Amino acid sequence: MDDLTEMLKGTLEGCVLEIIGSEETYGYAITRRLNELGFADVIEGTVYTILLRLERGDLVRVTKRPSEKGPPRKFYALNAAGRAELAAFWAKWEYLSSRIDSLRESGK
Amino acid sequence: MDDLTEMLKGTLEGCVLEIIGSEETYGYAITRRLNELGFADVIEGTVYTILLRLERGDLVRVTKRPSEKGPPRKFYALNAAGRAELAAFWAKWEYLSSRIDSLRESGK
DNA sequence: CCCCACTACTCGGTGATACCGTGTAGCAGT
DNA sequence: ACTGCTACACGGTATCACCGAGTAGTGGGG
Repeated sequence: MDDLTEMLKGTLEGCVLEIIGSEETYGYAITRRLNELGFADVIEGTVYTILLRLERGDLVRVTKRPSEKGPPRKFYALNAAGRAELAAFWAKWEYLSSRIDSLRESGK
Repeated sequence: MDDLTEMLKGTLEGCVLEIIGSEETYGYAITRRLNELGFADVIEGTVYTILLRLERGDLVRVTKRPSEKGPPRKFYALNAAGRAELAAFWAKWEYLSSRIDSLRESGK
């Protein structure tokens, strides 16, 4: 699949929120998870910028823990504001995708 | 529905392509059509920048025609490259929405 | 023992996109 | 003459995903 970057704007952050919401995890693992989910071209730098944004926006709780396989990891979990943001993301996504599907129907 | 602008990046241009593809039309009417389709906050300036971009990218055929109700209108129709771009847009959209739906499923 | 690979995070800068505000203009009705 | 609707163009802004380079910790092969 060719370049999805423009289409990912606004949705990739929501995907990261969803992953964090389902399990406390860290940046490197989130990137690998996105890759295996089909977001093949998403790179670590992108995920880390999103995580820093979430942290600055006070949507996550961060816990630093040592790793057996390298430098220490920063584990992320959603707080109340993060869960609200995640719910808002899914509401927007449902709205947008229904609008787009109806546009496609009306067009033919 | 609150702000969709980030999520519209990459998709709004595709919506405009779809509208042009189904009927030769002009900027002001495209904006009204988007509004009634549920893209309520999309403003004329946004649509015109997209149309100029399509024109510069050689994806459309442009015909200027006088109007009974105001200044002359620029009518847009897809050319071969535009139709290819539209098909590519739908392919990307299907890919992305299927990935996101599967992410949501796997999360719960 | 040293280099390499993998893991793990940070940061400055880039390009693309939707949006905002303003300006220009034609036409119709009061 | 004034207001409102139609119709388009343009400079500037914010946000986002991405890129590139840098910093580190761990373990294995030559």
